[in-house]
Amino acid sequence: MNLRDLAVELGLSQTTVSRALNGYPEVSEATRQRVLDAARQHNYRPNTRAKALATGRAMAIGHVIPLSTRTEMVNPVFADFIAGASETYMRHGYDIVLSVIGDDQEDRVYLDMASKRMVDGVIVQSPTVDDPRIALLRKVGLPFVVHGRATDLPDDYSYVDVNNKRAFQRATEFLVDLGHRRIALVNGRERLGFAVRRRTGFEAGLAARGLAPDPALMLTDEMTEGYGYAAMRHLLTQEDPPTACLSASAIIAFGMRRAADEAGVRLGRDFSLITYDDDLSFFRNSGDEAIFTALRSSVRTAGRFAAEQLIDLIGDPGTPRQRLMEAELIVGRSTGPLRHDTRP
Amino acid sequence: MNLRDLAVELGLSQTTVSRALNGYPEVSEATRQRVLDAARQHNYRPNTRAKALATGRAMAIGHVIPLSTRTEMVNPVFADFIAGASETYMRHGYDIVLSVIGDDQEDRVYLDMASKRMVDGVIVQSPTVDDPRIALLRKVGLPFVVHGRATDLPDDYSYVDVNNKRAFQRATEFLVDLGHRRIALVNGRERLGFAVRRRTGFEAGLAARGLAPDPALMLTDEMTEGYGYAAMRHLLTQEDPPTACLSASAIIAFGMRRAADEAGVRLGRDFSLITYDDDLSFFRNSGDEAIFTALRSSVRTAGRFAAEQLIDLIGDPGTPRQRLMEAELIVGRSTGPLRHDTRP
DNA sequence: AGTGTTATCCAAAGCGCTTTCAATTACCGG
DNA sequence: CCGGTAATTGAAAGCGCTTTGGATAACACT
Repeated sequence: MNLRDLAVELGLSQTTVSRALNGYPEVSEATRQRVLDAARQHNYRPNTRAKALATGRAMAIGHVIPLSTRTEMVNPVFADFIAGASETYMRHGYDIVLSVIGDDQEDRVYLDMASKRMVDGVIVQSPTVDDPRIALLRKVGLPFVVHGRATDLPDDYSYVDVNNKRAFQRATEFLVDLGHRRIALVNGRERLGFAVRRRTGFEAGLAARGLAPDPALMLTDEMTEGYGYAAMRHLLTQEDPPTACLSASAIIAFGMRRAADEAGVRLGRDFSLITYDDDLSFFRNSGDEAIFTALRSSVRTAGRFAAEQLIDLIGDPGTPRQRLMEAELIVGRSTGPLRHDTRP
Repeated sequence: MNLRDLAVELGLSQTTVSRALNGYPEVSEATRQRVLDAARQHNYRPNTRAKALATGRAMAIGHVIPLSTRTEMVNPVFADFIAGASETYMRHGYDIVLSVIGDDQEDRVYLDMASKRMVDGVIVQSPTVDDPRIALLRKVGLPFVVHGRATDLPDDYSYVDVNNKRAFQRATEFLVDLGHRRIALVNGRERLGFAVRRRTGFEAGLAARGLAPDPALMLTDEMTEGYGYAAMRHLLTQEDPPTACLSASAIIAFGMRRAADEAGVRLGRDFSLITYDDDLSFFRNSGDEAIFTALRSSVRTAGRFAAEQLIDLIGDPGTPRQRLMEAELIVGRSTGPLRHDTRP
């Protein structure tokens, strides 16, 4: 059933039917009702492709989710981020076009999306410190919102980000105030903007309390459970091991906890751990008391904001839309004051 | 830059340019080269929408990822599944259209996709025991491949599934053979096909060894870390607690391990745990020796198979394509023989 | 020279929709 | 009862591509 069939069936022109369906004013209420009823009855939906071609708007947003070329891993935050964005898209009638692509070929995908005219805008995930996609997208004139920020580029594009620097600075100061002096950072890969900002915040927090960072306590890698495990083992076996640590994701923290358990180190008593927590749905850090003391910021909410900003931007591509979210510091069971007695 | 511009620039007709680009034979090699060069030089890509409209093929596959209405959770396996499928799509020039939708409205989305003609086929995720989508999709004539299977419907549709029954039966027998008699099952929600099959396998395993299932040891809920934790606590505090358990996902198993650690119960010694393991990239159950004894089957591979079958099916919608994968039983550190002495 | 054949190219229709421009009808005040 | 305005509807062009059904030129063969 297409528009013409429907028009014939109703004894009307395609023009009128189209107008009735799209809520244009120049059609009488009586006919509109008639059209609407017939459309519902026949379960008619306009052909997306034809509509897109005629209007010049694809009513679709592109999401590119990068696949780590090294570890073949897809970061689970994307699922929650898209779930958040999706609510907004749905309300506005947008679809999502997804590409999963090695993180070394993303540029190509964005160029493709732009020249194939298949989306009205895109979300850029996990920007690197000097992400080339930003300049690229601007050049081809495709509206975009970045989830996160680059660090070495001027902030004159649209983004949704968490104030990572502030969050990690606060958490670091919190640990120092508990008496800890040797504090480690188990970070994500530092070619990514957010990881750099977290390290900067960490260092700023130490500096604010008159401490200097120890490079031996600053680790960086892909954020997997296995990495957390390895990192914790590595930290615990140093000659002068840290007594506290900041982790860049709950998944890392879980790995660290596993290593701690194995070593007989109890979190919150023998070792303090604060983790960044994206509030992933299948991995809630909550309960009567949070498992981990954490910097929490919902990646799902970020998805919603990004989607809203992008749709806004598509409607009026003027000034960039920017939003910085603050992470909450949730005190849970994985932190405590420095103990001066020996380990059990 | 569109086809006409390109044609004008080359002094050729759109027809010829189109043919040259699409590899039709009735164009001379000389002109084809000329066209190809010009296209590359201008970074020309055919407009997807126009092409889709003209050919009647959208060159896109629909994936619907269900959002649990109860817990607002999106199962992280979807990310890996899509990553797997994506490789295949990419090779064949297909895009992915994604919908994230409450699991009570999925029917509507599929109907929409069908009538809006925006995809050439769809993947059906997480089928319930008598999933209505199967009949629906067949009715509207949209090619589909199911990831998993229903249980109460005839198996006459295309699917990719793991032999869940066999896997859980084997694992159960493995535990019994280690001496365990009271074995628990921490399952997913049993309105889902795979969960029912897993329970069936579990019961079959017990029966094969002359044991009867104890309903008090069979739990079912959404597969989150928190559920695993709660389930383990619940099991350990029973008057006659189980000595072993089967878990339906690695994420559940992690929650169970947390509860075990807290209770001073050591996995592999005091309590044996076998988990189903989707081999998620950010959560590898491996290392020198796997953390968990596990039934492993890569969800990513399943994604690849499903994509291949769907593309095949679109090309020739004849007999259903079906594929049953076997899960490996990997012996790791979370299982051991029943100990008859008291707990430490 | 006339007739097929083959290789190469093109004009135009059509995919299903929106939208411009024009036509028709109804209505109103003078 | 008429000119003018508003309300309602339609015909047709166009979005960017594919594809059908020729057209033209080149060539070989009788």
